[in-house]
Amino acid sequence: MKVKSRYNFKLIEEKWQKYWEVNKSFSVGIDKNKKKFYCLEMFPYPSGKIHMGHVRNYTIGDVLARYKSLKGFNVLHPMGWDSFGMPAENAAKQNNLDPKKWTEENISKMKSQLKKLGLSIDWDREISTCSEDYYKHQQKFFLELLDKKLVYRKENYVNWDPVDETVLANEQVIDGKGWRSGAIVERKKLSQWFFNISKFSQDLLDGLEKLDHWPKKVKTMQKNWIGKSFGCEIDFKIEGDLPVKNIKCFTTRPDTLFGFSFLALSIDHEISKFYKENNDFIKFKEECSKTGTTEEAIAVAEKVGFKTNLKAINPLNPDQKVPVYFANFVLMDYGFGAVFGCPAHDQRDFDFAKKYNLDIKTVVRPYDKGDDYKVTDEAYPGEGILINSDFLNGIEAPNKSVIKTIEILEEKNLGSKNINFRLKDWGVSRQRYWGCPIPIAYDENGAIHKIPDSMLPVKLPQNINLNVKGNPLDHQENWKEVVIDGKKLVRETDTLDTFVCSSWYFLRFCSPSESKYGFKEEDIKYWMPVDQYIGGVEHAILHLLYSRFFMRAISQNNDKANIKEPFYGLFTQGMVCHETYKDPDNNWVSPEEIETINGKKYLKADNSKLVKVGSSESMSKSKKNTIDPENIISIYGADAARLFILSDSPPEKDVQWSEEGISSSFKFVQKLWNLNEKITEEINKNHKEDTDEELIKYTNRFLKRITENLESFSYNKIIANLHEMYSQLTKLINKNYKKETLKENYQKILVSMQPVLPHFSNECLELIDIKNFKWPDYDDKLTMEDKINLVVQVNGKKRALIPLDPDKAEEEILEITKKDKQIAKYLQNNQIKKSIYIKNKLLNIII
RNA sequence: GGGCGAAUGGCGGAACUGGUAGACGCGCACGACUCAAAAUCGUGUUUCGCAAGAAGUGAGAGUUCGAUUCUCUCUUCGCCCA
Repeated sequence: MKVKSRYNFKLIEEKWQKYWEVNKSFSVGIDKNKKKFYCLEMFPYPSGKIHMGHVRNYTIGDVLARYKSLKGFNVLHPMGWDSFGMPAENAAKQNNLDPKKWTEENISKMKSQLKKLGLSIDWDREISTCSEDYYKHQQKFFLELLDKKLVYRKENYVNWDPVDETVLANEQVIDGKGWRSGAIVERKKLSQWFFNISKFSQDLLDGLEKLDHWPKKVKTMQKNWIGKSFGCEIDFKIEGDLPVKNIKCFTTRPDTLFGFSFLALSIDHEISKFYKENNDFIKFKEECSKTGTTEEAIAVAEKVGFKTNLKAINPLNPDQKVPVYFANFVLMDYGFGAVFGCPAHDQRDFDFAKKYNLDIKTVVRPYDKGDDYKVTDEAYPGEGILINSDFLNGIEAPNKSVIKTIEILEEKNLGSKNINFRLKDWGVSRQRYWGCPIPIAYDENGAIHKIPDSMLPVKLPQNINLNVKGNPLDHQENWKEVVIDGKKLVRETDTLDTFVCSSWYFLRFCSPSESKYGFKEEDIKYWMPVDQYIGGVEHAILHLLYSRFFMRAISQNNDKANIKEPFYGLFTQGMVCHETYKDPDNNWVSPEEIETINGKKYLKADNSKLVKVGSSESMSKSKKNTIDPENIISIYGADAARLFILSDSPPEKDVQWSEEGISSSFKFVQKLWNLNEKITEEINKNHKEDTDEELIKYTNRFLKRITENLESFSYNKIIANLHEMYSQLTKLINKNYKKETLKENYQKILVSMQPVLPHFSNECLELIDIKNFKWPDYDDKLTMEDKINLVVQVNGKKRALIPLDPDKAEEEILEITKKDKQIAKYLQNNQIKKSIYIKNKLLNIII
């Protein structure tokens, strides 16, 4: 007996990674004879280290890319870097570095880590969004969109950190305070650039209908985000001491007009101009600016108002006149910056009415309450019947009453049906250095000038001081000056939101080296759309919606592109979790600091101290429950890591990383290697007996299962299939087969392992001298079992399993069954009332 | 508060369109090898019961010959929005 050899994953993985690199195995070009498949995973931010989330994301993508490639598709599987953004700027500030250098070093580190995973990536197409080659085209797109009037400038509120003198993103505002300075964040108005995404609201909504290969969840989230609401525009007549006759207002509940008790305006409503000099109003406005800009911050803040001397007249009841307020909870972006208050049926209005002692008039009663129902402690926003509403009484609200009220208002010329969207235009200005410069300059009058094509790209100045207040670019006097057509102008110093960079990178992968434009027409005609996009669900709304918008915006009046939806298929993978640990003093402890003795976990540093084991949570630095992929690959190898990250959970759900799990995957690779040695030994013997059918049938059944599981993203089941295959083959191998049969079938099985275990599979295939291979097809006829195990139930309970030849007649089966000992027992002294037969599966006898 | 989803052994999870619940893995137990241990291999492993058998997919109802799967009510958890 030969001594078993160890599987040397280090040598073998390195060998194949080198082979793929030298032979450019995954470099692709347009090939019109082949069907294309564009497989894309969300590109990473180059933080310097890959994490387990990347391992999972890119393994899932790689399995698909390799499978499709074996199936004969021309597979585009590229990788790049989402390399602009705040972490580089912050790191550079802290350590006095150049963000560019920092980023480039991180990219090279991460690239080598990704290569160690054995991904089938076309590295010739690598792109980085912070390179001039990339953002040059983005600046062109910006100017194109400006020409198409899809980009404009307007004043808008931002989260302002008064200490750092900087603008904060919403996620940088924690409990109303700046994440870095801790200062209370203010609302400040700044002139900023906007993409007119709201112009496409309806189209973006309609487009969702056709995205059949997107998760329903993501589509629902986008739908809610776009937030189409059906309602009514009402023109309220105004009385008072100001030259104001009407105020327009949007509402989804015109049917509650009889519960009207105040009109609330945004502090930015045009009427505010009459209060510019009013000190109380100025004070009020200042107060309002202390709440954040998010909808949530505004919703949580106490509702406050500023009373005007105006009165609004109820259009359905001209005798009723109610006060008009400015209120902090009304947004200028929504509707017309004015809402009518109906305290009884809206909690926000209710809170406001309580505070200012306004009428609370109940106009909807729940179905199970009488007409004398009264709202007391909180608003009733639910369904019901209209009451106290004159001619509207008795109508079902809101389903019938809204439409009815709109009809009446339209008849009387008091209002009109209207549709409103929650989706707001996309503010793209960022007061930061490390981003794509906006190719715009201003003259002394503030007029906008485009930077001419010949002067693009507008490059970021290098080696500048970042430790300044506000935007570093603002301090670059030399850089800011620009002369266009002999005129001295000042550059825009804001840079673009990094979401702009990721809104078209999938196009750039099609033509990574095209220098004249962001992409080439023939390239995107062939490659687009992305057939399968894979990434985290955290990008379900913004990134995906922005990309869908950008695709539409670029395609508008553009003979080079005519695509609406960039992503044909979308898959959102779950997170990677790990147990959490705390020492006796309640400090987080990382898995590396722990050793396990007799199933109990102790601190390595002091192994008398027991560690508290907490719930499994998504890996994060703050909880110290991260595992370093590079470390894992060097101990267990890439194939074992890929195997484990796929094995324990379906890809769309969270997976729990564990030491036991990865080590069992590692052992399994070794077992497969031992099996491989046995089989290659057998292949070299010359058997004569003809007992091949069993092996052929097994192989076909196996291939059917694994193919189906690959097609349906059930990658965890593929791993189960591989385990089953191992134990089946271990048993089958002891029989005699023709040399050719064994080789042919084993080879098919090896190829089927390519997507998950590319290094191992390639090595084994090479050892039996197989060079060209494609995905093995299976023959459906050969997947049938010879005998079926008929389930026999009596009154719906399983009582016996009877092995039978398939396709027997029902009567015959019933006769056989009656004679079965187990069944006969139950049939004694009983009349068979009826029986139900499911072909080749089940017989249910009712007595 | 609204929307969406989930709940299956000690654990992660399987079960195709309503048809053998618990595939596969982890863990655990026993056995083999060994002076011993580790590694490896083999066997077993939903619960109760010696067994025959019974119960069993978050709880309760319903439809059905038959429900993890479909319908309703409830509970808990997760995610998103507020």
